[in-house]
Amino acid sequence: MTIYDIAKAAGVSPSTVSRVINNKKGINEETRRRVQQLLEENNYIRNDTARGLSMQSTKIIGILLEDIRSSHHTESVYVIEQEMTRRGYTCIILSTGRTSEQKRNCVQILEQRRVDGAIFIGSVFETEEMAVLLRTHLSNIPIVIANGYLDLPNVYGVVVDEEKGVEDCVEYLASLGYQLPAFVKSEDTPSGQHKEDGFIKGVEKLGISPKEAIIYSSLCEEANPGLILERGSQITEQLVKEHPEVDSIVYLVDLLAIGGLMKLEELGIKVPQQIGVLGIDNTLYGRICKPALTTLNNKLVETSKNASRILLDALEKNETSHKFMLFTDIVERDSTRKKEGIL
Amino acid sequence: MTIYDIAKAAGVSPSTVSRVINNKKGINEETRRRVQQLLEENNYIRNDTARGLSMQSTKIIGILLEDIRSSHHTESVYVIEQEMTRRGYTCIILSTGRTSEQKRNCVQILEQRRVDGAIFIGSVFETEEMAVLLRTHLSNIPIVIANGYLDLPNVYGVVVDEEKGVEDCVEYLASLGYQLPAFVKSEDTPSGQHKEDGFIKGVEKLGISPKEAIIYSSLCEEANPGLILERGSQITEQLVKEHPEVDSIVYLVDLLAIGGLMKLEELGIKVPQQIGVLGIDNTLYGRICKPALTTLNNKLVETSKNASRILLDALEKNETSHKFMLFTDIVERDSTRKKEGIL
DNA sequence: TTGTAGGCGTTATCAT
DNA sequence: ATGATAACGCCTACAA
Repeated sequence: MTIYDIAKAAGVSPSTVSRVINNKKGINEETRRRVQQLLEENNYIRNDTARGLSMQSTKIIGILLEDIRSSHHTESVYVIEQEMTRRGYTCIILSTGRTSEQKRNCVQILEQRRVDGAIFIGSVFETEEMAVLLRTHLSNIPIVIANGYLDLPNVYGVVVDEEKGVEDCVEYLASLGYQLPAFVKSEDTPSGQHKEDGFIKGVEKLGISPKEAIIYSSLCEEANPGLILERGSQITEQLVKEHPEVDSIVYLVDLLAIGGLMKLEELGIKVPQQIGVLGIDNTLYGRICKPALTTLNNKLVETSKNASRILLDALEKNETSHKFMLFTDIVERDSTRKKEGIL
Repeated sequence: MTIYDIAKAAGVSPSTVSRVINNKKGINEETRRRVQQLLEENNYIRNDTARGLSMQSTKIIGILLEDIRSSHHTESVYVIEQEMTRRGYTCIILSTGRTSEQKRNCVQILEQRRVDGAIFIGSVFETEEMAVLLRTHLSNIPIVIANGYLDLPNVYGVVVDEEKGVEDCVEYLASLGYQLPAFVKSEDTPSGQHKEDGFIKGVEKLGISPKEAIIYSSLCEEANPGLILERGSQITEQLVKEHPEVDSIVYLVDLLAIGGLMKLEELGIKVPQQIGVLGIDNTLYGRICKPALTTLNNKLVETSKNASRILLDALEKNETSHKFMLFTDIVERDSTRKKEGIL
């Protein structure tokens, strides 16, 4: 069922049908009604592929992220998809995976599909390598990075001040009497680096020099949630064995922290009395575990909401700033609260 | 950069370029090499929109589910997307929302995009209304329902025997000495109904008649995880108040159960000693909460894996059965274990 | 107000 | 082995 078929049935030309479909003005009410009727009777469905080809605009936008299973990313994808769909765009969501090659492949898919715009979720896209890739391969469509920024004319960024956020965390811990915090990081990403920097700034205020700062790295082959949990346990065991003097731990993400909580309980170490524990990302996991996890809310969902709004503005040629910044909160729960005494 | 541009530069016709791109045989090695070279030099990217129009096949598949934030669905989407992408298809993932109207809209998007096939995740798509919709609107492409089935020529289904699964749960509880289980359900879905049926079958074996069975319903406006958690708490409070004699509760999904756990702790009711708690879906949440949640693994990820395999077979015209069934396991954790005595 | 014709970038058929 | 041409379904000047 094409506009040709409808045109024939209605005794008009295809262009007239097209006009009716797209609510153009300057059409006889009578013919419009007749065509409308035929369209419904035959339940005509327009062909977005043909339309995209003709209009040089697919109304598709690409969403790239390393792994949709990361719980903080899932909700981001959700809000973006909802907003875009509401505005008549269709989303292609791709879990790229870790390697640059995988990311390049996904970018190529976006190119082939001729997406009108894209959102990249995660600071992992804030790299020089990605900048080069974008300059050569996606320089003609608007792109928004959620939690990252690249200085290119067609790229927009919403960043979160995570460095300050983690610095605040350390300060918060200190205010509760925790004097010797450790930091557990994971894969090297710009976001992770900012957090580590914040941690170092924080402990410096406690009189701990950067080189004395206790920082462990828990690498994880895959963004599989169950795996991250286990890695959190493992690294925590190692940490408390090698540094029994540590009185608090800040983990790069909630799940690592929760893995830590489990190990600490297993070892008979009381949280928050003996060790305070703090996660990052404010995922639901942190509400569920016991003790409930104090966590840094780095506003990832809000970041994504903004990203979609910015992309829509750019697509519709509205003026927009290229860079936005959001700030974090600490969500206080039971895994830190030394002052309160008994849990 | 189109095949015309390349053709001109290479001094050949567009068809020749097309042939090179698609690795057709019967081309002079010399020209192939020359064209290949030009393609790379100009980093030509093929236009899948044009290709789709010409080939009458978009290589796009649609994935519909009510809400991607449901954690058991997230992983399903992930595995499907990975498999499809690997096979050269691109996925459009749509969180439809609850209402039929929303679902119809999403189906329309799939139609407009001329997807080659679709996967519907969730038993909510196993309804008469959906069958009618599919017969009229998507009768010409293969569709697979994950955790559901409709008897239409182009529809395939992978179902899980959840009725038997929940029946097993009750039997399992009984084997631990729990004699009076309650069931907490939620929105009415086919899957929910099967589970309820299983529960009733189960308690009948304990000498409880269907009308005596204690069943509560916890409605939730939205599939928002945080909200589900709260609803679990609320309904549990009501349940234990009205039925203090209940010694175990089976919840429709893990998060409801965990909300229940929280409330029970608040009320000073010991799990598993006073009340045994059992979830469904085997999500990561159940590993994290305390006590860790015993849960029915209903194989949703495996179901989705199968769904994508079946869809690929159907797309490539391989013979496939229309209906598959998987069976559940019980994942035993600390929220039931009366026998062991002390936790 | 409506129709004609060309173009969007491919693929496929039929010649050559 | 290669080229010309039509077709895919739609949109949009431009013409009438």
